[in-house]
Amino acid sequence: MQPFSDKILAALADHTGLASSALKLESPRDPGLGDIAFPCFALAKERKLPPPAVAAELAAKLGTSLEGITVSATGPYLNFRIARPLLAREVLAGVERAGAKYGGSSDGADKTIVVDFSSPNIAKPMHIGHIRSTILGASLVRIFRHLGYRVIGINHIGDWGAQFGGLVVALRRWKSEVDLERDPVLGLLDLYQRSKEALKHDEEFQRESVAAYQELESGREGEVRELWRWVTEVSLRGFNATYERLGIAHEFVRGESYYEPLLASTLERVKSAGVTEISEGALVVMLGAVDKGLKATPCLLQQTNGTTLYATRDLAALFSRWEEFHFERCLYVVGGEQKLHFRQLKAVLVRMNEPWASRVEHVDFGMLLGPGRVKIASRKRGEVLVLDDLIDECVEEAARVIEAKNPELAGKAQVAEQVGIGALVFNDLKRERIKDVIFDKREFLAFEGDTGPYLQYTHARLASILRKAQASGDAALGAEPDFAALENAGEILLRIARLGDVARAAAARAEPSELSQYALALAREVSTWLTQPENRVLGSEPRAGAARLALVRAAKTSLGIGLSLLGMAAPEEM
RNA sequence: GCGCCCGUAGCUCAGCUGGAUAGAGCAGCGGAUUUCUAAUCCGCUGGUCGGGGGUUCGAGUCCCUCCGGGCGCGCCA
Repeated sequence: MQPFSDKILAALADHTGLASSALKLESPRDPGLGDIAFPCFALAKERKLPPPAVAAELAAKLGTSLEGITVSATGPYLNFRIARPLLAREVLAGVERAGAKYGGSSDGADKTIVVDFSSPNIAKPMHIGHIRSTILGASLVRIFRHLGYRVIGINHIGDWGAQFGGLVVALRRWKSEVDLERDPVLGLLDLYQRSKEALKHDEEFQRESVAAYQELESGREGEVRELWRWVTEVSLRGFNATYERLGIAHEFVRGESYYEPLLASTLERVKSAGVTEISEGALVVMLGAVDKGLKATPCLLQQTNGTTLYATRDLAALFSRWEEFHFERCLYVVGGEQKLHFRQLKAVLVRMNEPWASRVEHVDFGMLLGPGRVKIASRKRGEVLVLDDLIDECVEEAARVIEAKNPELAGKAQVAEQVGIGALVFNDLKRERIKDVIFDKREFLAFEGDTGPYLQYTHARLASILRKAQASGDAALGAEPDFAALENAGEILLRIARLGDVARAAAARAEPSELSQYALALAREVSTWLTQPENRVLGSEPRAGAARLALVRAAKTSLGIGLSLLGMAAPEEM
């Protein structure tokens, strides 16, 4: 797209006398009108002429000066149509050249993006409440990496807090009563829930729990520290198994405990910036001066009893991350419920005159709700929807579908894994992240229409054509492509040409759904094209076949990249 | 009460940071199969873009206001 729009902008600038940066191109509503459009409204106003007249005049002036691009005036619009052979040659060569890097860039050279995502709590299995942050974050990591950024994914696990006192006591008392061998995380969940119950009624349990947490906080080695470490390790092992299935890896796992030693210096840093005050016995930063909406909600850094708070830890993490990475952007993939918290954090940075305050972003997302818009997290024990179970269910459904549709398929188990997970992942990424998601198994398990499996299926069909061409030694393989055969593939070519722009937009807005929608549109266009008998690739006239084969290859590459950026597998067969 | 978010077809959503007749998927109905994989494709049915003002040559998109739903609001994370 770029080379064509640049050429057009240059020509327009030439004929209007305006800077090309002042001119805006867009895509026509109806693709039949052209590939690129220039609305003449602004120019017409300036010249005090009717827009259609300006368009007609420009069309006449430009005439045939743009090689391979025809210009026409339709009402107030100037429409440009790129000759299909030229479009095909340029676009397909571009994909060929870049391969898996197609649509990427070097935008991010020497720039670091920190992505804080997933962040489950230890001693509990990951449940579906963690799915959104995990999947969104993982996709963002891939998108930024594709654009050449150095990306640091951080898993800010919840591994600290008073609740661990209770867990330690529960371990002491009831360790033998639960099965910590077979599935330690589920065993720990059981103990964790028993400890919460005991904390309500059992006074001795309470005392012991407080003592255990104090012991943990003291940093001394010993039984408590040992147990905490074991819990952390076991939990992480469980998380990692899930991450591995989803193809996710963090650069760093740094829980709250990691920042524990930095709390004192963090408080010092904020205090010495002169922005703190004591309010109702607590140490706070007033924020009304930098953000009117925060007049009534100061940021609390230290409780009356001297202990620190959530915001203190996140500030410690932010300072540490800034010193270590000097990030271009630091993204927090955290639910929208915490908007106030992140707004406060940024406001504190602004009050401290930290010049990098604007680089900190809360990448918020809508809630995952149960049927009837009930909060999932509020579900009672026994109803916890463990993420692994949900993944299993999706994979099993995928296996059933494969059994029904393609029982001869080699490597069925692996494909079922890819497709089941693909459905799950795509369901979370297909709409704007801010939208709430209603948990509905029919949605997760749907494999038709606008779904992950649809994208994967289209990819597999393209792969199949390439495979068959190779296997049969089709005459198209060695032929010189005749791009005139791609006259009716304009939409696909234009779509392929836009991948880079879409990836950029997705990164800028931290919005993977841009790519989801792109992939859906591409798959739909490709499927339609493939269905038409006149576009048959194999066994057709060799030069036409060669052109179509090149299109199939480029479409497969582009769709494959789209899937990969979303964090989905692109099966060759399914 | 204050702050923020959402409201487009029966359902779930797109609508390219104001532009040419508002688009998909699901559901419903009707078609296409000696298939380069029917997990597909084609057609039909379905919309006062929550209501009302305003800005503009032009508003689903920007501003104001009202309505409906949600999230959050000092010693939890």
